[in-house]
Amino acid sequence: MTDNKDYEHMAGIFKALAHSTRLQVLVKLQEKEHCVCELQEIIGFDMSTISRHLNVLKNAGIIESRKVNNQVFYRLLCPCVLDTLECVIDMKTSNKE
Amino acid sequence: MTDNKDYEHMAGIFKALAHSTRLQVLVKLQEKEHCVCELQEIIGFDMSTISRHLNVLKNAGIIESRKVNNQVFYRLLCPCVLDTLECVIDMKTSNKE
DNA sequence: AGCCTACTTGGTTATTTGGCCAAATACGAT
DNA sequence: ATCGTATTTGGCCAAATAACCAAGTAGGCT
Repeated sequence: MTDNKDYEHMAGIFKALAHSTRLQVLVKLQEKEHCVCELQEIIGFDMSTISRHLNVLKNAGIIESRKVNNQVFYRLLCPCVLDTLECVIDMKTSNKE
Repeated sequence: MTDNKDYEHMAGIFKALAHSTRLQVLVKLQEKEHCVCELQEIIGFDMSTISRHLNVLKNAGIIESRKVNNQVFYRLLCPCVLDTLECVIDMKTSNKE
């Protein structure tokens, strides 16, 4: 819990969470797995952009992908991420503006 | 839970958490409040750097400051941030490498 | 007033991030 | 083999981040 490498690792996960588009993706994936083009339609940036965001989440170990024909479906690995979101929301309502 | 502004706000908080030095600061503040120079000694960057990190955490609503003479003490506002850390650590041990 | 300590802020620089478009890749169907 | 759809990757660019040093501010103390 105190090695500098641990801090780097934890920071890396928070970094992955630190973008509104990626949070939107995670909320979507909470419901069920989605392929890239579905997420792209919902969220609306270029597909390459969505793909890169998904890759960031995957590298952080937060989501996983499986290929079905020529589509790639992503699913949430750790529901705990969403508890984190709850925590953040509580933080907001209890302490701010 | 779905307004784009909400996502931005949540992402902002994660952004504040997304740096190893700031995580180190938070762990220190968990124990008790600290002034800038104490944190600087423990962590070891330039004091101006530490001060800026503290400001990021403060702007995100995660910590608070109070002035005592010519020192500024920072303290943790939301212990829930540390639950978040726990969550991240669990994520690490259960799903990765 | 002048000095010291604690802290913050301005300026500079190097690196990272996130967007787009275009090109490459993967795979099924014709 | 070629075509079409889905996805990833490379290149480019603008903006944000994080570090440093130096200069500014704030509050005792002599």
